[in-house]
Amino acid sequence: MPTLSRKQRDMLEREELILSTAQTLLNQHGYNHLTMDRVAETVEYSKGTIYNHFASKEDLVCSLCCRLINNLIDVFERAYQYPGTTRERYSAIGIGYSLYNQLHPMDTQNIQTVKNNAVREKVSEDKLAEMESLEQKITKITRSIVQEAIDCGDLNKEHQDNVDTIVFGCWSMHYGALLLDQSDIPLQNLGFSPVVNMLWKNANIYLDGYQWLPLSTNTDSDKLFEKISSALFDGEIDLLKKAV
Amino acid sequence: MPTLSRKQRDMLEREELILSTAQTLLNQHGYNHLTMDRVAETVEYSKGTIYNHFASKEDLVCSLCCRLINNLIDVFERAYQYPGTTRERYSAIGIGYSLYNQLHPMDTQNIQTVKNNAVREKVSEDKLAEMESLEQKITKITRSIVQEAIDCGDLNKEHQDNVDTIVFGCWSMHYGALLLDQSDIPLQNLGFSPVVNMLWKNANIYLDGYQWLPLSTNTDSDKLFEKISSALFDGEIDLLKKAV
DNA sequence: ACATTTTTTGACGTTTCGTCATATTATCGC
DNA sequence: GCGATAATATGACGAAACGTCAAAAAATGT
Repeated sequence: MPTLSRKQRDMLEREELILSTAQTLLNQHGYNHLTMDRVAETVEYSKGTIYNHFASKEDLVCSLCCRLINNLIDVFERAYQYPGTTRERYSAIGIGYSLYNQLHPMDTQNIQTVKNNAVREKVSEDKLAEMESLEQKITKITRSIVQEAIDCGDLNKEHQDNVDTIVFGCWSMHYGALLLDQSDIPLQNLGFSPVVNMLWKNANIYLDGYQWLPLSTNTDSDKLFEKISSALFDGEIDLLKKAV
Repeated sequence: MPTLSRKQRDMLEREELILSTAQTLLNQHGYNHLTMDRVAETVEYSKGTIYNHFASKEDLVCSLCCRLINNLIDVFERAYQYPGTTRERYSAIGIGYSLYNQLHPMDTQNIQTVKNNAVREKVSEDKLAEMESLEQKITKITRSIVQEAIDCGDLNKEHQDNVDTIVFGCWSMHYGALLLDQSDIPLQNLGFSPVVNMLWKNANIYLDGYQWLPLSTNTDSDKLFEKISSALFDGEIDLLKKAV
């Protein structure tokens, strides 16, 4: 016996329909051309009904963002489960993030859009709280790998006070790199070679700096990238190859 | 004898008036409440005249962004001139960037806004080209310090192929960190301590990873932060203290 | 079968962008 | 100085999009 009435189930189903429709429109035409009228027309409900589900256009987009963060949480959890060293598992998170970003560039733009204050301003308190709690979930996964590294000696105990700093360091480096990659800035014109490779190299250098064992200088890091991505993200890699 | 006619000078003067007015309005009320009508009203010209100077609202905001990048170039050039080791000079850039960000948080939000594709879409080709050329100027400054480090032996010659990667690494780390700091994400709730400190620490670890001499492990890096910021950015520091 | 509550609808008011015909001002030859 | 012509400024206007709300439709209960 379901805990939700038929009505509530219908409601959820329609919410899902609206969300996936909005996602499609957003991916196809971008934020500017995503209009509530168009969403309403496409799902064949009136605008008023859409507004019964989402307080504003920004709220709708933020909801998409929450779905997206849930996808990322899946990726992060898979990386967490990887049967390797703590360093490999932490790296797996970065790889997963990079791959997800390449596979769903529009999702990353979407996040960027919602992080922007002009948009954020119009999102309801509830949605913001929902997103924050999802982000906390992600932080928790990454932090616990760092903690395990300290506990098992892969990372020196002296870094116990730096757990947050390490997590933040990797987060900001990845976030910044992939945002730059996504933001139409012609990085090649500025002289940069493909971003994911540089990011992988830099992330390794950074973790080497914290002396997180085993060091990338003692490892074939190109091979490790291959190994991790095929072990965890085979599906994603296939999709990527098809896209090219 | 001026190379510009009186008319052209008037034009430039008014453009400056529009820009500084728009900047004020933007800082006071945010992107959503910056309207072309309000700008026109405030500068006491008609909207049509504003549109003679800027092709769209986005173009206007992008122009503000260009002014802002010019400010950053000033900061970067001051750091470039710092009479210290290459490592110190490179660090000085990061410090200057952090300080500028703290002193002008709205400017950073502004950049973030313009980097967003939904906004970027509506900026004229010319303005985008202008911004790109300014960004190239910044890249050039940072890259040349890295190159000097290699030339003088502070950075091993084996990194000659990684100059871009190093520049990109620092850029993305700083960009990501300061964006996260600015984007209303409650970092404290997520467990993070103040951002600039973590960023300084992470940037040092990262550069240590590249074995850029002198290593931060052989230096009192807190003292170095003090030293550089008071030598180069005394004015900014004063303003910051006053703001608190 | 009818009354009442819930949900849906889309026309409407509002805001803001960007345009363009018209008005105003400046320039220039005489 | 003056009239003709070119350059510039103006703000009323049309269009697009958001979000609302009174009225219509559907669902529920008696």
